[in-house]
Amino acid sequence: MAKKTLTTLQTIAERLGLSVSTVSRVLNDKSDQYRISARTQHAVQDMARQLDFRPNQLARSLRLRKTQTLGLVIPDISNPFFAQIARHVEIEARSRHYSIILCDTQESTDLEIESIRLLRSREVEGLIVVPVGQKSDHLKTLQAESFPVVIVDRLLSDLDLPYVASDNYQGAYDAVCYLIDHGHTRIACLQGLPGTSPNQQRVRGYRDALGAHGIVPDSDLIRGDSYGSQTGYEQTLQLLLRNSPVTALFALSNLIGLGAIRALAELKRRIGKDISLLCFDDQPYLAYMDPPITTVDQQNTEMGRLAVRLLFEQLAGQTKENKGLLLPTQFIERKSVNNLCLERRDKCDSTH
Amino acid sequence: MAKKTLTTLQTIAERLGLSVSTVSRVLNDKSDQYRISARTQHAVQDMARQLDFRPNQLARSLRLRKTQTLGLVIPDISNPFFAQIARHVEIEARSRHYSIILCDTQESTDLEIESIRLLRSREVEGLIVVPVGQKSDHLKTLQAESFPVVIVDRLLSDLDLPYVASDNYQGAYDAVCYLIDHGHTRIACLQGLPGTSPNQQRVRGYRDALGAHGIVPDSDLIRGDSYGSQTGYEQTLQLLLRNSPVTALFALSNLIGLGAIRALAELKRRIGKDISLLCFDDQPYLAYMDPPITTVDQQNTEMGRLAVRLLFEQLAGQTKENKGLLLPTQFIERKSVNNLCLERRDKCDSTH
DNA sequence: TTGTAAGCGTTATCAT
DNA sequence: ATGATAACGCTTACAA
Repeated sequence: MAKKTLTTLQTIAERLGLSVSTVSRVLNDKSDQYRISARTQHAVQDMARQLDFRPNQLARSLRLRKTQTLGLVIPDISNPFFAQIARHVEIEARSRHYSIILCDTQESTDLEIESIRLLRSREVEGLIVVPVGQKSDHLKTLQAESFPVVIVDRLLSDLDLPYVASDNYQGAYDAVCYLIDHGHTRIACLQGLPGTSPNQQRVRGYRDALGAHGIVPDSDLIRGDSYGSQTGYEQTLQLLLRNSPVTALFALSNLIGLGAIRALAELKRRIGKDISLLCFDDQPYLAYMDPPITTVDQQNTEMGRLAVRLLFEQLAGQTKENKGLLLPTQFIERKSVNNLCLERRDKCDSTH
Repeated sequence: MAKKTLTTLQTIAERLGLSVSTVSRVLNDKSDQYRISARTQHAVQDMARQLDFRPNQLARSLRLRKTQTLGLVIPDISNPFFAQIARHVEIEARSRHYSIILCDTQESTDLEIESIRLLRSREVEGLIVVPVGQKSDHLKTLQAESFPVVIVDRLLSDLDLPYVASDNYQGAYDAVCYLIDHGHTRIACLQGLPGTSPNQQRVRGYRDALGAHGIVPDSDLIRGDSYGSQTGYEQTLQLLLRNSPVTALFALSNLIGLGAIRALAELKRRIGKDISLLCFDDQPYLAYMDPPITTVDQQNTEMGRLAVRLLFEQLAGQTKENKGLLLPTQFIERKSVNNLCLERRDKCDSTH
């Protein structure tokens, strides 16, 4: 049988014939401030160690009105992209002696609302939210109450909260320019969830890059409606089975890219030869495919870290105008994009 | 400026000229039990809604000695395998109105110890731990104090705590039998972290399967020392560059498999043709590779779910003898293993 | 049908 | 150099 009796300040105080205040002070390194005798100090320290005393953070938080806890709200923690963000949120928070309560909203706005309520009920000092991205009233409430919060990845247009996200527009723009520079003009855009900001920005980058090179975007080439792999698979299949003359696919998420890869394999199209592929979102396995896939990498480590920093700026009471951080993406050139200019150098050098 | 004044039971009580107890009772659905008038009930409910009252869980937990919180301790939340477990731990816990405090121990035993201490300081009611897997004294302490805990994935031999893990032995055994049935006898085993139980069990399964077929395990073919992709890459390279006559690789984690795939691509060995590959641990991308990789899938969704259930059994005071759950793995046959038995008649291209 | 008061474990404000 | 006491917000005997 284990000891059922919790060790508290009381316990120590009684055993030593001291008051709880004294014990509390010693254990909070206030001995000097209160000029507590060396003997008492040691006695308390020893007893605390001996009883393996752990201060009750609940009581502490209640009294101090400070929980040293942040809420992390994520649509799907099993998605590696979010998992990486979560990891660095946790690490950065821990380095500041804060803990993370995790809520997986399963891409449901209702769960997101419930989660935020729950977290506030638990008196988290701030929230880091990757919103599902469709409704925003509950987030507006946070804004109105100026509750500390940072939005990550999925921005909402009618919101004015601090955020961290990738520069999705520029990342897509550059990627498409790269494709065009390699002689591609018929580029399909396999998109994610249309209502969400990353998708919108990426599609806009895609369109603008085409436009800047005098190519009229063909809306039939913008296809798909979710970030999952199924979409990538189906859309690629449809596109190629009807003999659409596309030479390149631009997949707006790594899962979509995965679906495309599967479809291409089934159709026996060799990536980087018969057809080109470029994915938004890098993941370790993409470097190990045959051929390695060219991607637009997002700095998710940095996103997690910065989200916490932005949150702490708010906690520190920095009233500075609402900061939004757009992190540059990194273009990673590998072997999945064919250079059509080298193959048929009759038409290509004019475009730049 | 937002209202700084927290809404509490007090607030409601004062506004209504009632006592906090009455308000508390109404809000906790004890109206009937205490025969509180319908008028009071509605008044309280309305006011609570109007003020958007959220009960302070800190105070509640302190009073009730019940936090409705579990601690989740994971070596690396960005590892998809663990992320999936985490997801289903969260979902299952939430369905029981419990929250999760997440700690990423970064594969460090020190951080694991610190995390557990922290979580207990926060009065979590139970712990779900995927241990780093090397030291176990701190876990023994939990056992000694019979603190509710469930160990996941990485078991420790000198521990007698409830656990959930895959049947790594059987999974590996079956996989190697499959390879042997397909005519392979020189099978390399690319192992993970030697000290950890999943690795030990898998290696044992590998050895026993060979033995059962009269093949003497060549210890030179058991190589590697970590679950990461770097190991898989290096060991595969070494093995093949010295012209070891292996016909198949058995990678003991998906990351190791990834490294092997990269090495094979560099060496221009065609998987499923020139050499065979089989991975422990399925991940979505493995189905989409060319060729799709044959794997041993683990039920990580189920692991997360069951871990929570086992924990709740303990919370409910079920003293039944310490339950350990070994989940069967699932063999997923794809295209990465060559059938040497069929090929033997017309071999023309096997230059190694 | 409702109110009073004690207490959960801690820290801060007075005292002494 | 140390102790008593109140308070954080809540629940629950015990009263009324």
